[in-house]
Amino acid sequence: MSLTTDRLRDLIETTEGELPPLTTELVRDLDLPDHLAIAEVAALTGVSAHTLRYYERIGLVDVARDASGRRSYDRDSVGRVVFITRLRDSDMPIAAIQRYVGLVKQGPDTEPERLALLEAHREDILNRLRDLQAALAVVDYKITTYGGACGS
Amino acid sequence: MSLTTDRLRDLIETTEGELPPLTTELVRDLDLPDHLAIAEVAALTGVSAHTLRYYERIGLVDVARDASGRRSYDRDSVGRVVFITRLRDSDMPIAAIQRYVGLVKQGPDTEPERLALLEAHREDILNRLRDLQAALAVVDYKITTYGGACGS
DNA sequence: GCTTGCCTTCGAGTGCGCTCGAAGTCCTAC
DNA sequence: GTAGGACTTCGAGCGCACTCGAAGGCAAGC
Repeated sequence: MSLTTDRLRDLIETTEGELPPLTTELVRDLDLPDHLAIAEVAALTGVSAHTLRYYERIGLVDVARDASGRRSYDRDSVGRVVFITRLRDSDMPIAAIQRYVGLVKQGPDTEPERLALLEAHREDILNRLRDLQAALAVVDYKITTYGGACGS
Repeated sequence: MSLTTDRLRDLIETTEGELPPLTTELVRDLDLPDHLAIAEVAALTGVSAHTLRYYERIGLVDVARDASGRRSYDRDSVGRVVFITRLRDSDMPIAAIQRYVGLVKQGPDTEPERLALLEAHREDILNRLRDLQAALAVVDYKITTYGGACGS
């Protein structure tokens, strides 16, 4: 694990300031060790160990254990964590992610429903983007016309 | 008030589906009555009466009372509410808005500080936009390549 | 052998932003 | 004059997503 941790540290440090955020695909491309300890996943993804345990507890990720009972994240689990992180970053509620993961567990018959969930969430994201852009316009206006009175 | 409410209802209904979100400036242009009751402000802004009282309680807006002790929102108060709504829509924490409002109350000397606050928030918004776009890319990828396995 | 430190489980606590309910007041319509 | 409904204040409650703390296990280094 020490070796692994060192390699991971290198990996993270050399990629520091990585502008493209981590994606499931990117994770596949990094030549990560087969199995990561929880602290390594935390370092890699920026999700705290506490939160990783929480995600497992509520059924968002399944994580294997090693001989001594410790969590051992394989590539799929890490990919799942990264995916969940993107969904959370876009404010998808935990409950919706649970629903999605539940559908995945039920097998391929649920694909249409999953797709519908994703498409609904896509709409949410687009709405959020619009809200944010409106807010940005207001803030920019405030900044440039500073000194104006109304509503300030 | 009944007249006022009716006019407001017209105003809101005829503008239904208004794509440009309400701004402080827009509020100034609508020929609103001088004073609005809380329910009218709620209808106009989409902020619940409960929340409007809460905003007043924590010091985000000052609202005058009429002869019988009821809230009477003038144009400035409405503008303030709209401004706060934009800030909240962009996830500015209540505490930061309180700080901002506090600076406004302290007078014009605090303008540089206010500006700094707004500029910091502007950065936050830009970061959020980036996060959302990254998430959108991931969700779009999922939607288009549906059937792919990893991390789903 | 003992310390160090990361790990385990479990349940409880936290912070944020509302959201609600109770009890009472006031105006309008009938 | 009385019923209805919107308003008032106040404090408490809620939902979400973590976040933490306690109590203990296990492996490596001195």
